[in-house]
Amino acid sequence: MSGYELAKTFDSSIGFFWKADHQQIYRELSKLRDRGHIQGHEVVQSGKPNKLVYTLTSEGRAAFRHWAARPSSPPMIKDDLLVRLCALDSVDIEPLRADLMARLEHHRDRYARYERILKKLFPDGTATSVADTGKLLGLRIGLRHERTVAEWCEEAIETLSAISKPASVLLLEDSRRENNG
Amino acid sequence: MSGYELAKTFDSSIGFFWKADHQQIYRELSKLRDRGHIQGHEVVQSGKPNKLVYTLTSEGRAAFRHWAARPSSPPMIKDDLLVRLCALDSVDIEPLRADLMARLEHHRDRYARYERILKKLFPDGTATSVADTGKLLGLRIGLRHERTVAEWCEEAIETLSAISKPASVLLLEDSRRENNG
DNA sequence: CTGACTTTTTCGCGTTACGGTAAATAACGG
DNA sequence: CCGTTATTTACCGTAACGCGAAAAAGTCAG
Repeated sequence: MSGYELAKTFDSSIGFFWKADHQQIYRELSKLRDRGHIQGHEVVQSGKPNKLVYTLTSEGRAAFRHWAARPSSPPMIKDDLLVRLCALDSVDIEPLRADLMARLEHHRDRYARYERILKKLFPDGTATSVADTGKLLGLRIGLRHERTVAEWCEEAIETLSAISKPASVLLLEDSRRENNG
Repeated sequence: MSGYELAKTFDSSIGFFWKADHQQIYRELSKLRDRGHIQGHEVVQSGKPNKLVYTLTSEGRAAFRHWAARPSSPPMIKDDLLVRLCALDSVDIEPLRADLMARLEHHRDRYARYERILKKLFPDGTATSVADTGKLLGLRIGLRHERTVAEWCEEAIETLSAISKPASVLLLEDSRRENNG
């Protein structure tokens, strides 16, 4: 692909777990070219300026295999939310609750998107090729993750709601429960 | 706290979702001091060199509240593993499988640690103060996350095992299943 | 032909967050 | 004096990225 094409298709492919604007992509392409991992070929176009289509070299493919074979450690989850929870008593609850509700929506949305992709690519839930197996596994952890975090968001929102209610409301609810139960 | 104390206690507190060595901590402390968010007071010690204990200023506390009230977006999960799964057919399976097994152990370990902390801090599973509520919620998402990822690791390892087995083994297992079932 | 717009690529500046190595203090014990 | 611990600082570098712009090449409407 050319840098321009990569920049356009990035968000809808690996964009789920990696962001890069066009400049970053061009920068990385230059680096890879300098290291001999990819090679650029100018492709003439009619009606548009020519483009520089990059292809993997054999060295590049080998380097990738080598990179992929090296042990990795799980990434840190650097989430502002966790910091705010650590210091919950020094924080305004309402904006935090709003944030959690936005996140809940976000994770539900992502879950739905992954489910749609899953049903489209793997209608019967199984992969046939090796490449598909990898994508299926990626989808599965995505689905699991979004579901988990969404569930936690619901729990957290409920918990925070209880905090932000004044004691009088809690008393009211208590007496109601007594009357009804 | 002083920078030295922070560096010592960092790993066992926020260290679960943030890493920082002593230099990084000193650097950040300097920045915060320059911005007036914290103030350093020299504390004389006997038997040791004096230390610079930093305390939050009222501006610092206000800045934190302000920061904590601003909407945040969920962090990206930049995980090498996902890249390798995306290109599973260009990757050696065995080291990947080994990596997954290491991860499985890591996440099980973390799960156990969180569980131990939970039982120690919240024996009955409920928090009394607002500060505790935040920590409990943090523990809960940690537990959920580790369990989810560990389960996924098991699934992925099994899936990859099926791939790396030659077809003859699969045939053998098929015929065994037929004879036994 | 000019001006606006798309496609494709590049440049130059800055920042944040880090890692590495070491050194400067200060106090202690032997 | 030397080695060790505690405490802080200095200096060097890097990877990854954002910002804002602009160059170059082509299209099309007015």
